[in-house]
Amino acid sequence: MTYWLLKSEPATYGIDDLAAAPDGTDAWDGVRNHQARNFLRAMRVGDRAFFYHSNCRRPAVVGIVEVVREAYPDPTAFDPASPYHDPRADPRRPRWFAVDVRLVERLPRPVTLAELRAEPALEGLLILRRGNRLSVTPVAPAHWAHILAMARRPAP
DNA sequence: GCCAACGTTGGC
DNA sequence: GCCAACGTTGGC
Repeated sequence: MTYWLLKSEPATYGIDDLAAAPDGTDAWDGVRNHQARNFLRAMRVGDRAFFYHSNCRRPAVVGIVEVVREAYPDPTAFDPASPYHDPRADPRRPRWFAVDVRLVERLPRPVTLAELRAEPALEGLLILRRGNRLSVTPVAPAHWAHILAMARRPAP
């Protein structure tokens, strides 16, 4: 079992959108970076991931999702109407993949990026690395537990 | 294969 | 809006 962190811009697709989907389940698609794609393909049913809001007023970890379907060819890559359409995508040799995730819970409170940065215990968390832009990253079990503990404490 | 130009991401 | 950090593109 591996823990992950999934990044999304709330203006495009936020935790409210996932909550509004049937069964709180939806495709995590549109990933167009090879390294992130490789992480997506390593996700297994039952793995859990933090839902992280990026590129917004208060970037923060806001919830927990569970992988309910492992990687399959990303349909948006083949859809000319999709903003994620890849003209070079070949259905016989898929390059891009999606997984399905289900919303497990919202955190008791959002844990902001500023808080994460202030925690020495989170040294090495990939999202905190300078210049990191990957939308899918693994999270060490100790980091996972630490962030959960932060979410249960009052906001600083 | 090199690398400059350009586009995107995303925090601030 | 600014800008650093990357990724991609395309000429050579």
